[in-house]
Amino acid sequence: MAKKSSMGRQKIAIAKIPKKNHLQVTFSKRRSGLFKKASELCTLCGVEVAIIVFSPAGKPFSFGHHEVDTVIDRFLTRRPKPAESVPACQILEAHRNNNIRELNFVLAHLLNQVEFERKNGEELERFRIANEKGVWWELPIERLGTGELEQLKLAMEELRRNVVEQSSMLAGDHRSGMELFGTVDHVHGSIQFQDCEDVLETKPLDHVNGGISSSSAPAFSNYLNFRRDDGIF
Amino acid sequence: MAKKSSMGRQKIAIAKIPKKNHLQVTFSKRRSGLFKKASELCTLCGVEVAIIVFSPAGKPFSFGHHEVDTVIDRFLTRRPKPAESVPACQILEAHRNNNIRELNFVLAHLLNQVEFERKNGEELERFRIANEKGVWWELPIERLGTGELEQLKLAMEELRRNVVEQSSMLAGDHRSGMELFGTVDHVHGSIQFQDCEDVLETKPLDHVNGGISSSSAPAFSNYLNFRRDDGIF
DNA sequence: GTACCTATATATAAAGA
DNA sequence: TTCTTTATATATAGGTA
Repeated sequence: MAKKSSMGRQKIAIAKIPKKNHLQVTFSKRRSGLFKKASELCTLCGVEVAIIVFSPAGKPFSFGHHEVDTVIDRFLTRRPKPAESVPACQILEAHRNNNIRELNFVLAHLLNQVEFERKNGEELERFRIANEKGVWWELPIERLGTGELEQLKLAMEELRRNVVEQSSMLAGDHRSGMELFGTVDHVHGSIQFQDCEDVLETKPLDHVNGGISSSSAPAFSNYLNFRRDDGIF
Repeated sequence: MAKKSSMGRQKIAIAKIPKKNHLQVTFSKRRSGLFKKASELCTLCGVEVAIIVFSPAGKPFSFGHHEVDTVIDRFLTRRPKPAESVPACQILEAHRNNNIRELNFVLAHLLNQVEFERKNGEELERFRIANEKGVWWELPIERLGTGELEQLKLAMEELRRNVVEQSSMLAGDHRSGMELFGTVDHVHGSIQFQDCEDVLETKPLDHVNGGISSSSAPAFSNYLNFRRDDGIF
């Protein structure tokens, strides 16, 4: 009898694939599969999904969905050519720039931090209660009340002001990317969270991943005290 | 002949499911399916994946993977009971707290922002070149050089200092959750990015998602100028 | 890296508990 | 919500180009 033309899909154990080229192929296939599933979830259920995946080689791949009612979409409505440039739900893969890679690195760790806070919640509730009288930093960020959140808000405003103001003093060849958070009232020294109309009227949101400065990226990572000993990050 | 005991899996169009209860069931199934796929990708390829999904009701669900060589893992090695509390790769679903929900909301938009920067890169490169002589904020954040990243670093340090210092002045019933970024040198007024040893020795990382203050969450969201008109967010 | 192929492993729609 | 069950749609391993 004739030999089968294909072995068909073989069952594999869920463990790290040893052969490197095989692993790379599997990564590509499953990454696209994951993003397709995410896309379907977005469409079927009308929900927001954000994903970051780092390839075995360290390249970041991301997936995101723009809801109609987001800040970004409000920006998009002001773009010169909004229609064709940003479809509602799309798969996004890019890995051109080391600074973006650094941003993803930071964000992935922020995500992990939030998730870590969550995971240990129930298990450690008893521990927390036992230390109810302990120092303030033993309590989770969730315990922050309105006043505390006000403080955090002020800190975020200051972050934004610093970045925008300091950036604007540099040579005219960069942008801060922070406009989403509002505009700065330099006269009164406070942040005005308005609709960013004045800013947007004079500039398009259009921008790219043009220049690459790979040397500065690792340094930025080190600023945040992240270790990068292996090749993953 | 006997009627089939099941219709089996039916093909459905990838479009928003109209029946609400049906949508809810599909969401739960596909969310867990998505997280399972992500988990397998983590294990098979040894890569880092982070996912945030908002349910139709607005509850956040997250998935994350802790690499051995992360900041978080460095913290974990100092925890009183590190072994059983944080397995290497796990699926995490929690939606207990509105502040965490707000954090996820912010993070999801940060992710979208980064992804947006990417998506339009190539298409808009021509536009950017045409406006090469334009104002600085027309250029993408990737164009920031080492000096600019230094400024951003300083701003992030200031953010951390503000949060930690202001939080420490409040009643002893909250924590900032910012310890990951280092410790504060109150005497010299600058941030020391050390290994956080002194801080960690006096407190465990254990913490929970205990208290819920739902009223403060929407306010925090408004601070960031995000609209929340519908029930999704 | 991506695109195709085939056979098979897996995910999941529908319905009921 | 969360679990079954069943039948079927879909994803994907192992090839090849």
